[in-house]
Amino acid sequence: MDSNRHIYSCQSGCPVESTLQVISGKWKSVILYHLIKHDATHFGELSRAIRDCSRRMLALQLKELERDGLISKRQFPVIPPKTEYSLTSFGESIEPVILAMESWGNYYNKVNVENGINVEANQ
Amino acid sequence: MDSNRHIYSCQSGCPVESTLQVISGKWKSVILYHLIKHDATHFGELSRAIRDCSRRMLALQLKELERDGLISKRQFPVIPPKTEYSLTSFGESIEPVILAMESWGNYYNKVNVENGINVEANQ
DNA sequence: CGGGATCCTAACCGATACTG
DNA sequence: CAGTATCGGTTAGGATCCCG
Repeated sequence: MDSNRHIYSCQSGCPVESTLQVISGKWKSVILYHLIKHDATHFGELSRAIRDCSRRMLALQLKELERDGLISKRQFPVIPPKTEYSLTSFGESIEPVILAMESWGNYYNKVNVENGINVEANQ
Repeated sequence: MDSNRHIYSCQSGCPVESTLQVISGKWKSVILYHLIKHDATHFGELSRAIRDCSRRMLALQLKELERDGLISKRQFPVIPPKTEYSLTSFGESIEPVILAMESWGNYYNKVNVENGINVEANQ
């Protein structure tokens, strides 16, 4: 296990810490977002959709999301191999959080654009 | 600048990445949560409320939240010194995200309790 | 009380190479 | 295509001390 070794002890059961325990991985919410929007369900698609996430990190985060029961994986024994990731019903329960993030992010981007700050890739 | 040096490039302006740019610091959403709930507004109160966050990290995250315009600080020139943190109106706009996290965290805790998993501090 | 400065280690995480 | 393994630099972040 490489990342997210239960950083949050959830003293007094703070609900926000509990949530972070599951989605605080660097790319997890972005992955969930793409799964929600069905922009991407295959490993390669996700990788292309989230350019700044290395394939290694993508694999790790997917594994942890699967371990935590938020997503499930289906493998097709074909050549070339194919894999399909999707939200479990438990994973779907977290949609409101991700959609709230989407919504605020759009607002934030708009504010930045109005202030002349470039929102696009800053490469 | 110590953490969160714009990790996310926001390629194609992915709104979730934009949000993460602001709240992905390890304790930021927890801090915001406590400020929203007014559990704590002083440095010491926040420190006591978020036990697992060191004072150093707390100071750092507060600074970044202030830099990003989500919170503001008022200093009272008294002995002993007193500081009051509060959400800016911009900071208030992110409440839905934090409250969604709270709500899902409560659900998640409940599920864990039902499965006999201890949610409380695992010190 | 509310922080800042330093030191230092564990961990994150990218690059590269390899496999079925 | 969909990953895993290993290496190694970078950084997050704790511990400690200090100061107004």
